[in-house]
Amino acid sequence: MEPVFEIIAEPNRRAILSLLVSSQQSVGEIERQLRMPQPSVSKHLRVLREAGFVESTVDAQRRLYRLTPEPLQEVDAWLAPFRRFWSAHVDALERHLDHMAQSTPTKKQPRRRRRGPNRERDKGETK
Amino acid sequence: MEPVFEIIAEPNRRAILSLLVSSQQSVGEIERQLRMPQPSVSKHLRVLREAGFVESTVDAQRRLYRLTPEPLQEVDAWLAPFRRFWSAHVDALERHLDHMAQSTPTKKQPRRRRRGPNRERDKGETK
DNA sequence: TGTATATATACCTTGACACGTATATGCTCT
DNA sequence: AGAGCATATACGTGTCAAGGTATATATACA
Repeated sequence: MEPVFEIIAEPNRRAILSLLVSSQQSVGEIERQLRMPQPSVSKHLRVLREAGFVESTVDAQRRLYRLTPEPLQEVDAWLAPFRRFWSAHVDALERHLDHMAQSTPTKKQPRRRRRGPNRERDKGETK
Repeated sequence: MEPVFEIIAEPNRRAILSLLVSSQQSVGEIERQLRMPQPSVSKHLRVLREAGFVESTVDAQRRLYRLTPEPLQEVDAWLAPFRRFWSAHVDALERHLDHMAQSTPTKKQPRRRRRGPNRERDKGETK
């Protein structure tokens, strides 16, 4: 189950990671804060550890787990192209809104469509 | 299967999203570029559409799919605290390396541990 | 109208994984 | 050594989703 994205698909694991972002925690602390059975915590931690999301150190009977940057940075890297996309998208939206504002404010505004009457978006789906 | 993270856990879906970041594509184009059976493409697109990752418009027999920003922005938002974490982490690492460099270069350097001899990290696991 | 093209959906099967429960391992302290 | 705490692992179970194959729907074009 290696791949990074599948690992953070699990809500409990994301919760654990979010917990660790503030500081390292023992298994018991995680168990209590997330109100999750101990074997479950241990198992998720194992997955996270083997995938490099966390490291552990031994403190007597406890194990302290803490974050490791790499895997989440990988996710961040994957996201980069999309960030560029949606910043461009916001710009376009802003221009659009500006345009709306200066034509007929507070009215539904039929807004002529591209290429011929009633095509494209008009019969669009998106669900 | 709603949740955003589970949706991008699927490699083929990530591939589709990455394809769409450059421009909108028809199902057939995606099918060919990713060399993936058509029903598979359609099914993944359906999931992506219902989760708001993409929109579609009808162009005769084709459907053109294009990206929508929101859901991936949500992922990006979740990542934010971790970004803060690992930038701090890099700083610490840099300081550490600086320190190493000016003490005993090219030697293993026992590096006194916190709290008593041979504890903590010395018996550490991380696998 | 019929045929080809483009896309969506239905159905089935299989595998993975999250969960619970029980138990093992390891450490501490008396 | 024994009891108790902290954590890990083993095993059985149910669920769910991805893939494959077949088929339905819709549009273009002759």
